[in-house]
Amino acid sequence: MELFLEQGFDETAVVEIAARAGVTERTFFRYFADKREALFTGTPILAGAVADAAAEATPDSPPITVVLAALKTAAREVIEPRAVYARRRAYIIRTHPDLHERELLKLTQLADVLRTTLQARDVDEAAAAVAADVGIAVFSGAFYRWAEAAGGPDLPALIDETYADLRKLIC
Amino acid sequence: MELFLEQGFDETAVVEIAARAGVTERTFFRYFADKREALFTGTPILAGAVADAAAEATPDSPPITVVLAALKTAAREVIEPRAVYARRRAYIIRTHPDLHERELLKLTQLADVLRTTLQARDVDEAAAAVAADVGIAVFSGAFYRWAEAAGGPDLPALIDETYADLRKLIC
DNA sequence: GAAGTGTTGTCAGTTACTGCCATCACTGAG
DNA sequence: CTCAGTGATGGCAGTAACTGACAACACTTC
Repeated sequence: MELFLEQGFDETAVVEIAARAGVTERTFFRYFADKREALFTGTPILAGAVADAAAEATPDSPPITVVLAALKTAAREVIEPRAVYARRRAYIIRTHPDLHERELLKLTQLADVLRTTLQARDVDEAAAAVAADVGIAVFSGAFYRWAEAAGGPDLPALIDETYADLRKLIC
Repeated sequence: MELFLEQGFDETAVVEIAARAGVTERTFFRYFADKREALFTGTPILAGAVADAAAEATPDSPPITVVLAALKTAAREVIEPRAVYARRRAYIIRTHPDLHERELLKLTQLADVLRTTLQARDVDEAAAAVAADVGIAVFSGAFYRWAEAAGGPDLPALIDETYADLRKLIC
């Protein structure tokens, strides 16, 4: 992240990153599948938090409630505590199409985690898929607004707002 | 597409594609920004159809209606007529993470087109963003089901079904 | 017929990424 | 204490994606 912020993503070679970390290029690729992946080490942590929170939700709550609650919990526990880091990272990602692309993939993987968790809670497949997708759409919209405006509402609040917008639009 | 189907995406070098097209590798890269992009030449056509259909919708219809109608029109006009091609292409994309990634990017660009079109129709920014995102989520879910099951319902019908699922879940 | 314009080929170069093997620190069994 | 095994790293050679610069050529336009 230091190097990406200093000189941009394209302008920093993997050799440089490795050098600053005091290792070889070869070693870099043992830790990260590709150059972009270095910015996404936190994804499994977020996904884990989301899955845990969803699994522990009270039985029989509607799927969309489970999903949104899980995302808000994860936002509070893993994103907000690292707010500065998260915003810097979001800035880098937003300014480079390749990274944006990778983030989209990570978001769908997060949706997959949610879908699987819901199915384990006996939600039927179609409903689980829709709830997971809508949840992620709301989350990513909210996260975008949160990352833009430091000092504004916190992430869980923005998730609620975004979902309220959605309901207003559809119901 | 021929080569990708015959030997897989990773196993076909750009030189091979160029050779089969009777052209040089350098020329390939003058037409496509990268290797993956060769599978997405249709995107601007789809985006154009969606934008046109959305722009021509009757004034004052609710944004989500505009979005879904535009997507159904585009589906009928540009996807269904090339159903065989579309399903082959979807198969290739679905089986390779890098291509899946690129497709996600194209879908968000489609959402951007919709958002912009809605804003040009005086829909406010937040509503336009949510409507576009929901529309694309519904569309991509429906398209996935459509691509899987040849001989099933047509794409516009699946879009309606998927949206109905969503309403059932949220309202 | 000349000058301009657009497309292609050629070539050299960079960089992301991979496979293979050697080295070395660390650990646990004897 | 020693030695075999294990895991992390470095070194190296190789492939393939992508880029920039220039030359060649066809095609239009005046």
